[in-house]
Amino acid sequence: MTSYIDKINLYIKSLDNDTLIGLQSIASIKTYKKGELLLRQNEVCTKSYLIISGTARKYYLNDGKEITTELFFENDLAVSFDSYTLQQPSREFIEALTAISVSVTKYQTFEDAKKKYPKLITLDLMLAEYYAMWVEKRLFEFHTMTATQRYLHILNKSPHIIQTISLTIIASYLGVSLETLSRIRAKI
Amino acid sequence: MTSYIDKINLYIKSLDNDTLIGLQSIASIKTYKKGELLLRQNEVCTKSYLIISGTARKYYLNDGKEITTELFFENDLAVSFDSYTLQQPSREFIEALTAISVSVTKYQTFEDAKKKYPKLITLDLMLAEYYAMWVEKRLFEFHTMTATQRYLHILNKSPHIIQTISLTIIASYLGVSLETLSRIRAKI
DNA sequence: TTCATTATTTGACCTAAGTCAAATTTCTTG
DNA sequence: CAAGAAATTTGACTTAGGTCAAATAATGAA
Repeated sequence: MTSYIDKINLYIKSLDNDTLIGLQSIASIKTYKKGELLLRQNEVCTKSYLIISGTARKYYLNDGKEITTELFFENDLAVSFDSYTLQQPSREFIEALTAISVSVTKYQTFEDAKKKYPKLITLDLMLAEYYAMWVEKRLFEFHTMTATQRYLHILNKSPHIIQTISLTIIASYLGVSLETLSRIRAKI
Repeated sequence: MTSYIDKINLYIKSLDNDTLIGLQSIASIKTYKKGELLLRQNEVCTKSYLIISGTARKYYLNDGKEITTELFFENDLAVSFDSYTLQQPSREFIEALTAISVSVTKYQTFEDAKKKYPKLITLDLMLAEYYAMWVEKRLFEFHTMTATQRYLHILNKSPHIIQTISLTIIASYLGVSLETLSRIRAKI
């Protein structure tokens, strides 16, 4: 499934110049400071953010507790998927975890660009497919692995997460309490 | 989000005759008996199945136990998403829970049709978006609701599930043991 | 109908992970 | 550097839900 990213990148590279320039022309660079919110709960996610540098996360509040649903690193595309797709209020926040630089594209501008450059529809399709598979995998991992296994899995597959991100956030991303994560780490 | 199905149906209705006929011409009707498998683990999901009548489910085995990941009713599109998208072996099975009638379309034939009728790419995109949002919602429910809440939720939103499907399958769909589901029901 | 098979419920006990509270450790910032 | 704040760990206890086993109930084929 990781190789699907390669396929997407290949597809982007294969685009004609016209489409590529069209795609670039609708994006603009922005920076956010650590702690800044790119999207707030109840706001409509009207923009997508391609992370150029730094890290960010997506989270929501469940009776006062933050549940991190996704972590974003270089080259990741940060959006609240359903809010973006339906252009309806988001239940999620998007927050810069470090100072970040992003390439911002407005929803409506991208929709218009798809009409002008139909090859972008296929790109959009590939991105949606990738996200669907990613969420499916996450659900699968929650069903089949214990908290310890999920931690070890992340430690293996994405050591950069453990190194750069606070345990509070990692715990909420793993779906365990901070204390449980601490005990898992002590045990290993 | 349910309304997204309406949006998809509206889009289908808005298609030009040529595209519509193209779409129909690549599908064929098939029937399966109760208990028959439309897809087995380790097979590549090379077909999509639009349920015309009857019910089906998608599941995988986790150390000997069946975990139901999706239930299919009339008008649902049954595929193992990642296997279909990547054309790689599936970890999931698709099984007819009753006698069913389905409209079958081959992956490759649909891919070819997308080239000939580009509006089908947008349809494919909408279906992928819908599935991504559906999985996201499911993950969200697992994180924020107790087993009892999930049961009540299904009872509310999809009473037909409770009426037609065995508790063993419902339990595995809710992510609880059969015994726990039985106790939840006794309590209510 | 009846017997057997399958589905569901109930009981007793166990376990992973949560909660609340307090103790440490690690960062920050004046 | 020191003091306060934030992050992490540790302890004691609780709980939702799991497991294994046995008891009922429901279904279906002869």
